[in-house]
Amino acid sequence: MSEEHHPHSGHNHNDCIEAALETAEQLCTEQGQRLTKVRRRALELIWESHRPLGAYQLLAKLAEEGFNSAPPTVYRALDFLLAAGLIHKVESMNAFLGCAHADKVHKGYFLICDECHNVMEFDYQDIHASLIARAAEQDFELRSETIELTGLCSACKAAGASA
Amino acid sequence: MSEEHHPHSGHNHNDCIEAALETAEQLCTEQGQRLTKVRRRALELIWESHRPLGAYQLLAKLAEEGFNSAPPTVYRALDFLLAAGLIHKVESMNAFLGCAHADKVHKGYFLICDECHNVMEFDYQDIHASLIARAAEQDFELRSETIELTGLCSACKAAGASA
DNA sequence: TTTCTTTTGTTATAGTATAACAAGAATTAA
DNA sequence: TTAATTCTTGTTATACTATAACAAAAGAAA
Ligand SMILES: [Zn+2]
Ligand SMILES: [Zn+2]
Ligand SMILES: [Zn+2]
Ligand SMILES: [Zn+2]
Repeated sequence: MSEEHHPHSGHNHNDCIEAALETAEQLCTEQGQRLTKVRRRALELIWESHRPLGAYQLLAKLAEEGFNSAPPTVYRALDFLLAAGLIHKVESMNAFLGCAHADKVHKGYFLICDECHNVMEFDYQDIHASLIARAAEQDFELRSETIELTGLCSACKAAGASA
Repeated sequence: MSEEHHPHSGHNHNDCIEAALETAEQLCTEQGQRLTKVRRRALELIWESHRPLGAYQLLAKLAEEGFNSAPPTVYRALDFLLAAGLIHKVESMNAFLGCAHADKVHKGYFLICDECHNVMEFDYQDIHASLIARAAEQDFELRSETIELTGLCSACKAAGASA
């Protein structure tokens, strides 16, 4: 599948999807959560794009496959997947992205390309630590972090330079 | 750059508003931009709340005062104020906040209280530098940063503890 | 089986944002 | 000053994002 331009170009994305789904099954089993058909398929569809997927884009894909096509269906699935840590929401895009590290507790930090709209998740403990420390200086107890950086990815920079 | 937006700092907020409006006038004049009636009043209304204001909340306030009450009116004003750096958008709240440092080029980093919904802007050069460096490691050219941290503010932590 | 809980179906509505084109106001050029 | 230009606002319509509320069905537990 996917020959399209994406940040981890060169890898076999099917492996990503398979691994993610397997992790999801495991985590849900461990936590006594049910990865139902629609939840599982939603996760799979989100993973099939490296780009974050909007709720209604996802809804359309699910509808094509015969799932119920009312908004609550997809938002419920998304809520479940978010709560389980299997996906992240990119706030600045109102879109959702599979998480490749669902088995580790972490915050989603993102690099978003303005040009190709691909999103890369990154995880830097030093920045996380700095943020906690800075918040603590204000006597602020940190709970969640939305870290979304936009700009030009490597590939788009190269493409722009040669254009 | 950190106390101005704080809900419980006991300052005279009218001074904030006045200062912000004066800065806005100056910046617009310098840059040959027009701070029209509706733009100016929108900025003032945003400043009159410590909490970020939603577009439609703002629209309602403007409508009360006889301004045109169709959505484009408020979104145009917001677009102008954003472009001029006079306000920030808090992505995770779909809401807008006056910037107390519009005269300095900077990114808006926010501490958002889950309890009282007040927002504090903070600015830490070291975190900014780290983010640029980390992005550069991925050959990613950083353009914008959305940094929104949620949790419990000092006052709400205290209130919760004593409750 | 019966009961309880979780999940899904369904309809309606709330909330956020932009497109497209017309009209008006301000600036500039002639 | 008038005409041309540019910027701003008015107006209508629509697209996009998300949730409320209640009914029905499915799954787990008793
Ligand atoms: Zn992740
Ligand atoms: Zn790119
Ligand atoms: Zn600011
Ligand atoms: Zn608070």
